[in-house]
Amino acid sequence: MTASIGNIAVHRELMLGRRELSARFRVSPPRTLRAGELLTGAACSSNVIYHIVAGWACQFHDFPNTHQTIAEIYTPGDVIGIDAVLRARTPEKVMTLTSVTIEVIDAEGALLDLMSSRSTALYVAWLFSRRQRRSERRLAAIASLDAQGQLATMLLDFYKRLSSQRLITASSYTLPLTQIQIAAYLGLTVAHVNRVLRLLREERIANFEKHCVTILDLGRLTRLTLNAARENSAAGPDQLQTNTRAPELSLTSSR
Amino acid sequence: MTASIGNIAVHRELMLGRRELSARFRVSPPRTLRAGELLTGAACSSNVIYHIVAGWACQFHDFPNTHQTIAEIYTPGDVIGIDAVLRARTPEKVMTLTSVTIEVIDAEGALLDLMSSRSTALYVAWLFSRRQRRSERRLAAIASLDAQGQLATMLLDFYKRLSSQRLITASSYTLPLTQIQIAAYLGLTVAHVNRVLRLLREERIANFEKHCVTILDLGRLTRLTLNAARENSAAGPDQLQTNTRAPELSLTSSR
DNA sequence: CGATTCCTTGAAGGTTGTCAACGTTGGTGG
DNA sequence: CCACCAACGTTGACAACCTTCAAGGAATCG
Repeated sequence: MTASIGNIAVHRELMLGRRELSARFRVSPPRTLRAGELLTGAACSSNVIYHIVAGWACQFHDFPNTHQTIAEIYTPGDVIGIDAVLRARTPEKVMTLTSVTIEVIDAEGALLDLMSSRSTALYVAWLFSRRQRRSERRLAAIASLDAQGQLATMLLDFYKRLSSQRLITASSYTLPLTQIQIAAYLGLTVAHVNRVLRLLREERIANFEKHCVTILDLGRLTRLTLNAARENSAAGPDQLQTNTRAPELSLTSSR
Repeated sequence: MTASIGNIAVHRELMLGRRELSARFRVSPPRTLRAGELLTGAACSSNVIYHIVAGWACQFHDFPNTHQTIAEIYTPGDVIGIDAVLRARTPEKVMTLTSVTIEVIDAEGALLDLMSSRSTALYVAWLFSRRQRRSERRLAAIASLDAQGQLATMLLDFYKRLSSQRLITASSYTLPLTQIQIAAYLGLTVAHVNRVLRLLREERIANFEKHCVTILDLGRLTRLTLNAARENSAAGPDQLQTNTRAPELSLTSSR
């Protein structure tokens, strides 16, 4: 995803920062973990920053009365734990979903150190920003789509992430989640996830079997998400800016 | 209880960064906007960073087929737009909900500049991190609670945010949202928001009338959220979240 | 005072959760 | 190789929750 950052200077500085951080990660040799291990447990200091070279991991929450919730899913290329030092209360729990190869920065004042270089600091900000964007997209999806739309969004999201890392070329990939985990990620029940997956299969839109996702009809899958085409660019009523008084937010009736 | 930030050095640097950013904001005189104005429109450059001194604002999304969605709600003390430069595609739309007083940093390379100071960079990272934490909490709530729980979470969230800014002392505050906007924020319909609000009122848990929220039973309200007590501890009266708050680092508290 | 916009409420129907049962898979030890 | 076990997947019936649709009341602003 070549970001067309508005500003050339910013873009150059970002590239620089990425290289610097990358170098920091390569100081120590990479580690390997098996599936189902905890990242936080291994090196308990909360100052550790991880970079996933290969494999998947997920961050989860335990709430007293609710079932477990998966807060985020990490794929190769992701950086985990930049904000660990800044999080007051809850050191988030991160678990590997597959066997994983990670690079680690494990210094006492790691983050403070990184912030000393302007380009690295900027790159770290960009990482934060990207993560934030993901959360927002997921929030919008979960709030305004039905189960089918959410599944579609998830399948498409991972497809794009893996593609942008050059990890897949065809329209199928390995998704190392159980249906239980998918349910915990989307806030649905296993039973319903199962139903909707069957629907997507019957409709020849996408298939998920034995941890293998195959996208059968990219167009229709996309149409189920919030990316639905804005091809109707014709001079249609833009719906915004119509009122002179209270321009935006004519929020009549939601969903 | 552990005050928060694990590291003393980090904490000191954060305080410093907060002061530095605060100073940057005070270079230009504050502006005032009326309710219903767009922030992004006013000063169209995407390099603008805002600091809300007084008033509320919200960030919203327009999706082709869906109705509008409110992505985030900003209260006094919040910083808006640090990531604007880093967002490739979509400059988010932000609208004031009340009349608002804001401080502005409007420089060409504003963010690049901020990142040059280690302490400011760290404070910016903390701001990112705090925003991320909010998104995650909201995600967890929206994914695993019913409408009543979501409403409770929202009411409680604003209550805590305003309290931590010393903007309220009693158990009531002004919430400048219409039920339509609440629905857009939570991903529900107006009709249902209305029903659930009535329920909360009838149950003497909380009241929302004419933009005024009154919390009638903090214990039961909390019990509806994900903070549900793990009552197995000692005999304390439920009094959740009493003073365990991390030291606040908001911009306003140093004036 | 009219005209919006917002709030409120009911009835009907769709979507999702709950519960319970059974099928499938993969690993382990005899 | 087989028996067994545990975790995961699959399915149906039913109930709870939420949306949709529709209509009327209340508040606000020119």
